Amino acid sequence: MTEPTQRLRKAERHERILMELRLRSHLRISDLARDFGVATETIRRDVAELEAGGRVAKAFGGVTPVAPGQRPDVDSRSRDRQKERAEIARQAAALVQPGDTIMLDAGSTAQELARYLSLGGQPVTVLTNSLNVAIILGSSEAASVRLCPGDLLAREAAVTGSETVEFLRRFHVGRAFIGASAISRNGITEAVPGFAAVKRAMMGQCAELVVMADQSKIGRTDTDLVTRFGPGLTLVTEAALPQEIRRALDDGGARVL
Amino acid sequence: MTEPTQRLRKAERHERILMELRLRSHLRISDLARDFGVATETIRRDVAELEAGGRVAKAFGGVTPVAPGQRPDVDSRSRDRQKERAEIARQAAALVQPGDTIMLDAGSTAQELARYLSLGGQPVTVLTNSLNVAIILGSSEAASVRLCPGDLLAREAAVTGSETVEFLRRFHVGRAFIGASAISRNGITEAVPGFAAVKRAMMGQCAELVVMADQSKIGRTDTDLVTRFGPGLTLVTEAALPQEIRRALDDGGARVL
DNA sequence: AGAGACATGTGGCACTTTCCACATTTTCAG
DNA sequence: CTGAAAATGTGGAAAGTGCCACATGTCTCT
Repeated sequence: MTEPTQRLRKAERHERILMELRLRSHLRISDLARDFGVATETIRRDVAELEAGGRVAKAFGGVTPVAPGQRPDVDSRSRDRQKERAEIARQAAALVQPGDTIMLDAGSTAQELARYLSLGGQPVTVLTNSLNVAIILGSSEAASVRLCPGDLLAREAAVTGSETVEFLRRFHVGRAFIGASAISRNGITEAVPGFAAVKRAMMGQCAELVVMADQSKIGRTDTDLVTRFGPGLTLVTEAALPQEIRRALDDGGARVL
Repeated sequence: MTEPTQRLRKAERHERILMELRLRSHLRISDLARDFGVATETIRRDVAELEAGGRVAKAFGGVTPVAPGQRPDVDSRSRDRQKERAEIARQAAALVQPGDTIMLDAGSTAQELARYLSLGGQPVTVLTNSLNVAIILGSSEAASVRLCPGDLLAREAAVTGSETVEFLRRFHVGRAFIGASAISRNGITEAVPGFAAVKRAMMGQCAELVVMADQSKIGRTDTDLVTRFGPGLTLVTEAALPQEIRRALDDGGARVL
């Protein structure tokens, strides 16, 4: 066994660091070393590993989260994607009118949109199942956030399950914004168990479903089908679409930005 | 006019720092100085002012956003309290049996309890209205978390409102653990608007209400009454209680740890 | 039990940051 | 225009941090 045999100590420290980071946004290496009763070099090495995995960011003298409430996409490409996501989120944000009530699901693109709305001081009411979206929008004075109930999916910092779906059904909004984990000519599909049901629930309670997807999501298919293309669906993307997907969208009466 | 006439430069820097912090979670003072074309001392002073206003937190070499749900306890005693809270949380955690389902409200002591349960790998199901508690317990494999719906109170990183209360009423648990913001002979009172209702709701749905309070909460009274002392109430505290509160507890049939 | 891989501690040096006192510049009221 | 207050810059000592090489410790597999 090369890897599965975990040294408890180390993994435990890593977990704790990540955990504390959710609450404190900056941990000092010297403090961590004191708390854990280890040398600063050890913590420094921990941080270096976590950083290599894209899970935290180093700061002089300490550690901080990659970005306030941002998912670690792990691989280095996430940086390029960051720009694309930002652009998509910018376009999606333009669809939001002051005073609107919207639904927003979980995912990095949704968080990016939340960030735009928050920075823009947009007065909106947001229904979401994402803790990160909630926290991001919470920093805006103008936004009010209503959080869905449900079972916590820690990896995604979001809630899912029947409670979430049932809750969403009690509302109706003009637009729902969701991220997609995969888009093919068959429609929108989702990889995270439970998310498809939430996305479908949001779709069912809005006049227009805005799907945000960057290039990396296009042409792929995941396990759970969210929806096929149809009227009332708007796809926001930054990339040119392959012929067959483009046609599938047109045939279904969907809109593309 | 002594104050209203702001030097643009300064206010502008402050704004930009706050703005950037929403995206980056850590800004280095030396970088900011270079970007703004000012001396590091100037930025240092900016940061000091922002920190005094509770708008950011200093880090060695930089600035980070203040974590949501973190009261501006500001004064140095909060660190000592940390130890007391940990001790209280440890005692409260001892009440939790493997497999239990509990309710847990929002607040620093509740977070501390969550941390204990998480680190202990305790297999529990937790119902909570606190995002931080959810996130902390989310890092534990053994715990499962059910989050309440409701309106987000960003400062506390928690949800409140009728939706939260209504949701809680659908469950029943053996023990509910809540923090108290003030305890006097009149009972438990709460300062944060909306929290009292949530605490009451939790109280109504459990066999035993466990109230956690450190010394600083004792002898104070806040605006909203949560409950008077009665049977089925257990107070966990690290400090000796004043005579009159002690008697009020005994008279009501409450237990003290 | 022993070799070896991995984790952690130690010490030193270069570099960065902090803090403070004081000089200098900018701004504003009268 | 001028003086005072506020804002900013400067310089240097003390402290904190990063990084490197190497020593020590710890666990695993054979």
